[in-house]
Amino acid sequence: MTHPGKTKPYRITGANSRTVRSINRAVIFNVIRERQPISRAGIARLTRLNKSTVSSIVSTLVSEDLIFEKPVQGRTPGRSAFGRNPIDLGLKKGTNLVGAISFDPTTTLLAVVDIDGSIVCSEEIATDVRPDAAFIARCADRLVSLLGSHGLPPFRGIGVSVAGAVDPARAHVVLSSNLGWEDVDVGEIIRQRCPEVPAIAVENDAKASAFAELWFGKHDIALVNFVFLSVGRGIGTGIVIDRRILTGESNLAGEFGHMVLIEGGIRCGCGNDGCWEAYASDRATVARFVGARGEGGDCTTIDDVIVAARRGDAPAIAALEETGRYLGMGIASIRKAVDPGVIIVGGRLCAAWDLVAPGLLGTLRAHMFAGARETMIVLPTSLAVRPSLLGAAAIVQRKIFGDVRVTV
Amino acid sequence: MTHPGKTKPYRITGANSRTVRSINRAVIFNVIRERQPISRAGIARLTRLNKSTVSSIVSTLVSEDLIFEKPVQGRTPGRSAFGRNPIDLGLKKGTNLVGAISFDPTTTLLAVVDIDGSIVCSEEIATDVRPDAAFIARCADRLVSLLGSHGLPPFRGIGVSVAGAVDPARAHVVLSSNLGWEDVDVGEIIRQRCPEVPAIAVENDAKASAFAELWFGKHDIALVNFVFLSVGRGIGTGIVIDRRILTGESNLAGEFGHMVLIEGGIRCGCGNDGCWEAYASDRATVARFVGARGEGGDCTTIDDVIVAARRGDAPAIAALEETGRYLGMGIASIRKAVDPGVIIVGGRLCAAWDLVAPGLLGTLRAHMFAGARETMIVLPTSLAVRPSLLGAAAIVQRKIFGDVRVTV
DNA sequence: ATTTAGTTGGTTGGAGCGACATACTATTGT
DNA sequence: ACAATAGTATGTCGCTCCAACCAACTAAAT
Repeated sequence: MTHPGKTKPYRITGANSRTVRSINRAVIFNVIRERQPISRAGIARLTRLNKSTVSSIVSTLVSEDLIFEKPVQGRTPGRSAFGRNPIDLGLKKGTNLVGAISFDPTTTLLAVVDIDGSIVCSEEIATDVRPDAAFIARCADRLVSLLGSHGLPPFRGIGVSVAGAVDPARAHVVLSSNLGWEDVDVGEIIRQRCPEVPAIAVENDAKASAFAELWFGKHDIALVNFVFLSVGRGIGTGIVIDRRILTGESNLAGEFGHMVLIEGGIRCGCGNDGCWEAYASDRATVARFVGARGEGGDCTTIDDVIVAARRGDAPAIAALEETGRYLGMGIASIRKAVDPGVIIVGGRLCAAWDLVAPGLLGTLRAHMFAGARETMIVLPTSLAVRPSLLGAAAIVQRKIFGDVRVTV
Repeated sequence: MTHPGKTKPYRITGANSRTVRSINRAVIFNVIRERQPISRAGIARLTRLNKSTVSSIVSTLVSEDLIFEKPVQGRTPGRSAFGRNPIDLGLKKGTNLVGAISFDPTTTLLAVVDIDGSIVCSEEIATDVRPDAAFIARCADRLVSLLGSHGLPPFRGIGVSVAGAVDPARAHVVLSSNLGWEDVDVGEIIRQRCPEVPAIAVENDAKASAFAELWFGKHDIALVNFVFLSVGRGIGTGIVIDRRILTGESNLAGEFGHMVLIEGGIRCGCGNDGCWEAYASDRATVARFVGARGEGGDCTTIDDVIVAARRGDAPAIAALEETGRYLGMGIASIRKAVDPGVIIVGGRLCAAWDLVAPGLLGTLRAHMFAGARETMIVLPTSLAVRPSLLGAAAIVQRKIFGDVRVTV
């Protein structure tokens, strides 16, 4: 593990005028996504790009059917009383659909997703991963038939999210202990099933969710450096730095769930002891609830615990509060590690945010530096559906609509 | 801590032809730094930039006295036997000097550093931070007089590194518990003392060290994603992602030293319990050694422990081995967090690397994922002098010779 | 020794692209 | 009429890229 071995080859790339174009195109597209409706003039003000540059790029985006124009009629409060009315720009819906698949040990979600992250139609099927290739192919088929039954235009791409280690470059699931997958060529299976779909992307669920939050989330704060914390059967995190997902050298960045929280603690499914997710995942919460309550009852999911807590069941409330405290402990470590401005928590647990948050924030505060000026905002997800489903859509959209990578 | 509060304002910036030039300039300058001597043709092959582009940028670098040309005379093994001889390019020494200051609780190092990271001359003074401003000013004066006494050209800039929370944008030390500083305007003090120096940069010691390793380190592997682990009185880490330092939202990324290693464990100087640095810092090692050996002896520094270990003293060896194991535990968390390709360890402890490494690597292996494909390389620093001193030089060089920042 | 071919390094001039500044038209309200 | 704002058209500038060219060197043939 020490001397021998190599790091990933480092591809040095210079920039040229096409680089500039793709950067500015991405900047403008992002601004439209986040601030729509917005006029050309508004974009120019915001980005400090020249009006003519904005016009030029906007016209290509319009010709590519990515955005639409809508002249403003009346006067809106924010604007001056004088002058020509702007032409508002917004994402053009209906013509650029992607398919999204979110695999999960119990239910797999399929959806047709529009360019703004809105769900056109969706389907939920019970996960049945034996054999894996057949199930993946079946999901692809259902997705395509979903298009047909609603009379929709063909997919621009299909995105997939899975809990576990994923290699996005190869659209390949390296290891998903949740699903029992090892070295499954998800991308290839879908490509064979849907040869007419031009783009396929696969990503880890938490990383994809983080990206969905960045693109489709509704927040009144700017998301630039943040961490998406996905609490479910396990705990996954997606780290976003300067609006880019942190992949790490082996695509394993953000495996905070298997960070040791308590040395020599509870045995985790990964084989080690004391992992964070052995204390704060939904399974841990359920186990704590069942343990405290003694046997009896048929509580098996986090939803059951939340329902019980809402009924006023003391052990259920205690279990959730305890989970909050464990979450706070782990989040404290995340803050020390990457100092994000925001932590966004996703998962069914968010339905009991009022019960979880106090313990979480209290523990977090207790783990602050003594004279700390740290500020960090902790929020539940703003996404209405399962974040990893929207994440699957977002990562393939990024692939289609222009990803920019600049190496210095 | 939840809803109220704001994240840092996000400055959207487009790109233009100057952006392209600065990117390519940085790419070429980096290639020369890392691969010197190298010819124009070699750079073009490596970067895939056009020969004429390379020529153009190289000529500006030459005219700015940053690099020099030296025609190759004989035939070198690697090259073909035919063809015109190349003109080798390399960093031009002697004309672009920077001053570097590395503050430390016991000894502060001052140095005149050349463009390639070589130390022209240096001085070591006992740290005496009461009052802080006077000491900083004295350091600046000594640095300048160092120039004069050696008949050297004026500084292009002065860089400073300090353990603690630093705001590089304001060249401001927010909090350094080691030195007992709080809100010290280091940059301003030096600027007033040396008004003729055009650039001043201040950075956290571990982050600066990481940067020094990136620019001046000699490794046979490519450093792109790595973490510099600075073990001293405390533990600091500098995270580098895609060759950029990860600063975090409040410049506090990489505070792994205050990550909780053992819940409810040893009290740390930061006020919390069980921090990693309470177990693996030099102070912790010394304390463990003194505790195991009983009183008597005057061991107060890590050097004493290492000397004792070299004499064959069993408690000293045990203390160092134990430190290695604790280091491994923390490094395991770093890997889970950001998945770096390489971890580089700096500090006096490296002198006992043979004693520390086995426990470190063993613990690290024990904390791997079960079916893991993770590869991570752990190495002691390749820098001959205190990394944070070279880091101070590197960060101000980055400021002078062109930092590129592209926001998408 | 001289010539010629072959190979590689580096430079030059022009084409093309893209952002930018400026001047222009269009549209609105007073 | 005038002021203010939105959007477009045109010319300039900076940069990379391409292709041709010059420069320097080796090897082999004459």
